[in-house]
Amino acid sequence: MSQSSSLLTSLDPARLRLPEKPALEGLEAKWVPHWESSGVFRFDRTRSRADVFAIDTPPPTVSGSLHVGHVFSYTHTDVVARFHRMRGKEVFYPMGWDDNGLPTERRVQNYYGVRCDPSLPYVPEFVPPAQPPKPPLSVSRPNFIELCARLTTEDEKVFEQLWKTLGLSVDWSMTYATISKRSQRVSQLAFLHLLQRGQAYQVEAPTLWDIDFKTAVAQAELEDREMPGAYHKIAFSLPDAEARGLSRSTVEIETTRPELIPACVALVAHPDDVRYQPLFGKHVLTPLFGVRVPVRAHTLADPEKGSGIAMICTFGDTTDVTWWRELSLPVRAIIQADGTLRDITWGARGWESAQPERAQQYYSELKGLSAAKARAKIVEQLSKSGDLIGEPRPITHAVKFFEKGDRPLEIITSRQWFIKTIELREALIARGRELRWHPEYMENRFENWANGLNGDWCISRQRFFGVPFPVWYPLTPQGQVDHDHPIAAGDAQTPIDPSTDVPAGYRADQRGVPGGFVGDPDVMDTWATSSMSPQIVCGWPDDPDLFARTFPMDLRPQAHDIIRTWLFTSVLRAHLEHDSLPWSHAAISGWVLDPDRKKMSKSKGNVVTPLGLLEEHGSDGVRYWAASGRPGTDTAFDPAQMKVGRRLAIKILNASKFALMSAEPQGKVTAPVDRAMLRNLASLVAEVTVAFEGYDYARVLQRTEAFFWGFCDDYLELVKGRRYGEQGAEGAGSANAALTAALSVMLRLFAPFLPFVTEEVWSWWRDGSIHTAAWPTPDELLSMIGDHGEDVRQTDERAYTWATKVMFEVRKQRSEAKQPLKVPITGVTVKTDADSAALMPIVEADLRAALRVVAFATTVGEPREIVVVGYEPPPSADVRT
RNA sequence: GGGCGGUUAGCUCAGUUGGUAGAGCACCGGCUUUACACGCCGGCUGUCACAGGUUCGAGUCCUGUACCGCCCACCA
Repeated sequence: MSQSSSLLTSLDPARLRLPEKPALEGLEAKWVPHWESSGVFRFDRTRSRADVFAIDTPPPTVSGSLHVGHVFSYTHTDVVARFHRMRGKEVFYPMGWDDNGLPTERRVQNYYGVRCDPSLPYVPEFVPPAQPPKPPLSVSRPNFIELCARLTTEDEKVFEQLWKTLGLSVDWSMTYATISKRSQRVSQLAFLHLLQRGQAYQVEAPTLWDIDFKTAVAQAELEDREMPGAYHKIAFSLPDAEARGLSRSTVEIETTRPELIPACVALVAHPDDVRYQPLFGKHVLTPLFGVRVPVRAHTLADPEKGSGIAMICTFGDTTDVTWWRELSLPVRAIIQADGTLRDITWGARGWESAQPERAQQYYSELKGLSAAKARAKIVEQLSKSGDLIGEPRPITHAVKFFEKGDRPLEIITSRQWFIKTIELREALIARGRELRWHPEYMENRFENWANGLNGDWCISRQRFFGVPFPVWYPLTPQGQVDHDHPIAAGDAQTPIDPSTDVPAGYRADQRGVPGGFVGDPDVMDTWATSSMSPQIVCGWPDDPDLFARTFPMDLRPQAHDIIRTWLFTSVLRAHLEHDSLPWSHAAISGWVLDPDRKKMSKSKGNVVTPLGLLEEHGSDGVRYWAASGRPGTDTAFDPAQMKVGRRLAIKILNASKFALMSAEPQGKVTAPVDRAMLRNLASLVAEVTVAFEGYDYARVLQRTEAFFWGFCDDYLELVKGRRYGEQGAEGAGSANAALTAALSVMLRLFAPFLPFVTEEVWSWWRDGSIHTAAWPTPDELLSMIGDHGEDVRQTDERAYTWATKVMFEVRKQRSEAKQPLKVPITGVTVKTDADSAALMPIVEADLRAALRVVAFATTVGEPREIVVVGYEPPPSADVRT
């Protein structure tokens, strides 16, 4: 006998333990420790790759608290994990914490009242102040990193507790952190490989820059925000010599950033624009500063926009960078790393001016100001000088921000590390198509993003709490940093911190001295490490045995907002390092929306704490709500659905108690309605298994739930009397066997969604965890029914359907007659067609018991009707037809 | 400007190859029924966004439009 069929039949009365009054309360506290100690979710690493289902779980950012959106999407993954586990897969399901990066730095700064000052020496045994001091205390980089590690460890404990209470079937012995030594090693090693293969490079170039965090950021981390601004119409003058033969002496441009006039290097118009064609090759003088700049032609200039001719500055936006590069223009940068205007000596090389003293005078009022303040000042100056034409015209326009930043991005020239991405565009798009997306349409976002890439991936960040670049640079005898000859760490050396570790061939006392070395001061973009999460969890490269059993993984679950970051970069890294996809499937979760149909904000999400929800509705209730959200679909935050889920769980407790409580022995399934019910259940199993394989867990839950309520409302009522022995031992035996089998199957169908209540019920009558029991198959049900011909199957089915129809009609009439159920019905007359009438003998006894009908009188004829004759006592008048 | 998704009952949503519109919640009425009052039975509720088209037949397929949401691009 197979394992699965034994799941149906072995009901040992001596083993049975039914509670008096089953309840959901306390199930989380009971089962979480039990699962932990019994190791049901522990990964068995002796299983082969074909037997493993490996999940690349998103490591939540440890910089605050988990919110209801996390509960939502992590439940989806857990449901899928549990399905595959029950199907016999060894599920590889580690959890990670993303404690690396800016959010953690910010939280640590606020929590302890500290700031990182990399110039300070490490203080051993450092103890942070009890209260955050003002102004903040400066600490060394190693001390700062210690504080980050300390706080994230605390947060991670709280996170883990919540996940356990939610019932995630994670193997907690495999938890990782993105800032751990192992993650750093993987990250650095992968970087070194890129460097060795020439796929990572360093260059000094204009870079997207956040002036508050004072770091470079990547294209993927940008977002647009609508900001008020204004068009300023500004006149550039043509020197007399240049104006000769022209009908004009000035050129008017429009700009939203007049403070960048000192950084202007050219004007540009479309080559076909007849208005400006005469000017191409000529020069103009910038207002106030009198710098001679060329007028150039470029197809990116839009004749429709503004006056049709634009000022190119170094650098106002990414278009400026394009123009600057393609037109080979000089650099005249004025914005510093902190966003203020730097000091400039007008008249010096590169800053030649027709009137240097005048330029210096104007500029002296601008230097040191932020861009916004400088803008106000220069508008004043332009207005006075007469170079501003008319009033500024207010507009609202989209401005690029770092997604975590507070002020608009600037573009600043700096030395940064890049990973070559652009040249891989087509290969990556092919990878995106190779990946199985759930839902499929999410693939568009990947392709869309790949097609929109306009530069390689900048991975260096001028921050502290992150994975350092494993490189040093030689210092020349003159003490200059020689960036062109980086000294890479050896593979075996990783993880290293170049600020404390010493490169091969050097001594520690050569750090920072001429002829010595310095460490690369930067850390990697957090995505540069997160994109290696499959390699981190699968043991690359130190545990080749584990790696062979888990990689490429099966599933990446994640939300759609990080397709362009986490998903894209993970595909990129696996492509570069392993020439493969990192996983075969991507399951994309939607967001949780508040009742206003907006994305549930963190503030709102934190008002409703996940733990509070779990306590109020039970973990199963909350999971029910989450699992009803289809893949990729945004779902409303809806406590009413959690209540429904809770009710379902309670119903399962009570129905299970009923199904198991009979003292009658089980027999063979011989009653037609029993067979019909089991066949219907077998069809359900077939249907939902296919749905689950396609990641449509919401359908599985919905269809299973619908079947279960029908089972309770109709089938249980129909067989109640029979299973108590009213029709003899054979009928009772059939009902009991069918009830037990159906319960076993339904519990297993519900188990991925409602792990607590199903485990509880399972424990009443069975050994072992339901979560490692086999996923049901149609065959295990069909084989216990036995093989009957098509005619019998149809008769069974029609008998069951007919019985439910009669129940419905009689219940309706009883309800309309307002008769209590305890009052017996004296008789029911049934007039119907010959086929249905022939079914009455099969189901009549069950119906009499279920409906409390003394007798049915069945005739063949028209009109078809089912009529309650009367009730007793007291007898009442006939009720309508 | 390009792309993707959505629009079905008061609300949240199903509706698998085209075949008489569904569920839950809410609401109304009834019922203590030895699994469950955290329950049970019953009832009410629709121009399937709009306009065309294909078809014997369209919520479902095609074309277009409107609105909502998201992604990307543009940013002088």
